[in-house]
Amino acid sequence: MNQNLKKSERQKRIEGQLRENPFLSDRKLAEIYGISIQTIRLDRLEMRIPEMRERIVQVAKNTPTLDKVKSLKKDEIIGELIDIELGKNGIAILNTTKRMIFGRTGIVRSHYIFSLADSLAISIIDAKIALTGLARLRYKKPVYAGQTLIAKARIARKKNNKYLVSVHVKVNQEEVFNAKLIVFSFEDKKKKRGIK
Amino acid sequence: MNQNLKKSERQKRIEGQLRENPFLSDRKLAEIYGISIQTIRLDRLEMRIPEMRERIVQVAKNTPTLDKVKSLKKDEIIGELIDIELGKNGIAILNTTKRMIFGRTGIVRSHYIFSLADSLAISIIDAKIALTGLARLRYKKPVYAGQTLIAKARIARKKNNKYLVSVHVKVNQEEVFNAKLIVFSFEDKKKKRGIK
DNA sequence: TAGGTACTAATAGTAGGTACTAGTACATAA
DNA sequence: TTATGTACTAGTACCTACTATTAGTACCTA
Repeated sequence: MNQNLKKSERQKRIEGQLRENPFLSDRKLAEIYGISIQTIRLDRLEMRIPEMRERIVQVAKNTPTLDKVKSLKKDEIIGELIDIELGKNGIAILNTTKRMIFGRTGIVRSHYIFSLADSLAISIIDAKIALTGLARLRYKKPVYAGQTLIAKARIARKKNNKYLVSVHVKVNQEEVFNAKLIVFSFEDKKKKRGIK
Repeated sequence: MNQNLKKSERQKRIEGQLRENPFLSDRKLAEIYGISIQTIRLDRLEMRIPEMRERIVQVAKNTPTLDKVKSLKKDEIIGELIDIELGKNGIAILNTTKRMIFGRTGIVRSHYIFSLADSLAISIIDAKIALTGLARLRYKKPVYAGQTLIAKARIARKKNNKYLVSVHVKVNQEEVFNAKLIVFSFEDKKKKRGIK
């Protein structure tokens, strides 16, 4: 199938193939390239690629369980609530990571910061359901991956089921973001579909 | 360590233990329970639990590769860009899922909608780097998991490196969200750290 | 005492290797 | 021409973690 390749070329292909599909045994690779199993093994030896079983173990080991994925996602997007006084105020922390950045800039994407602020704002509303209706966001300084965001939210005004929540996000005492949000609360009785 | 257990009790524990840690071999289990390897094998046979290597393969196989995770995340949070005219306008689609909702309400969390809008707004800026500075968001109707969001963004005004982008998000022709964003572009030369 | 359950022991065979030795074909340098 | 090196093949001994099977013991119960 792939015979008559140069050694270097073959090794490149094997490496790529195993990266894509770590389940290929030496025997199958030998069949694919029309060479002996021994040659495949020498190739792996040269490239320091471990045996199939070891490769599979490695894949399995850095498999996050579903639970882990979920909690990670939650943490990543929403941050960690560290203090709440329902109906008054709350504090949340988000450790930013490389996964949240733009291409090569190192700057955290704006919606992660909003997610933190919005989630916190909703968390401090003392009602079964709270929905954001209006928001005014101000990004004051870029945030770089690795920096820890501290968000503080406060209910500034309340009128019936309408809350004005202000959120300030800081990195090392310095404000990088603030927002004013109008949030509406519902008690889950009428199942209103419209907000306005 | 765990000797003198009843068979049924032991089997329950083994089952749980292997669910938690599929990497345990029969020999290790035998050591843990102070019984013979053969007994462990009979236990597995009874419970139809496959051998260690097979268990590891199963874990590895439903491991999403990093690429898959990334694209999933991208799709989930940012949506799919379906049309762009750089410097002018763009359209993106996001299929909402149960993962994006509040507790039991079925209503999509607001930051997913903002993420779609914000990402799209930044995508249509014709510059290496674009950062959101200010945003005004209006959530007009709640979005329910399963609904498909269609976002349209347009550059309304431009002054130097400052863009005013308006985004409208619709579900079935009906507007559920709109936003006005002030986005700043940078050409990656000066590496400005402040936006304002 | 026979039968069943729970457990142990041992053997043959398997996949997918490691580690090692030996040998061939071919090219290149002294 | 000979020597050396490379690329490759072949084969053995050994390993782990099993499967499948047979055989046997201890103990309880009807």
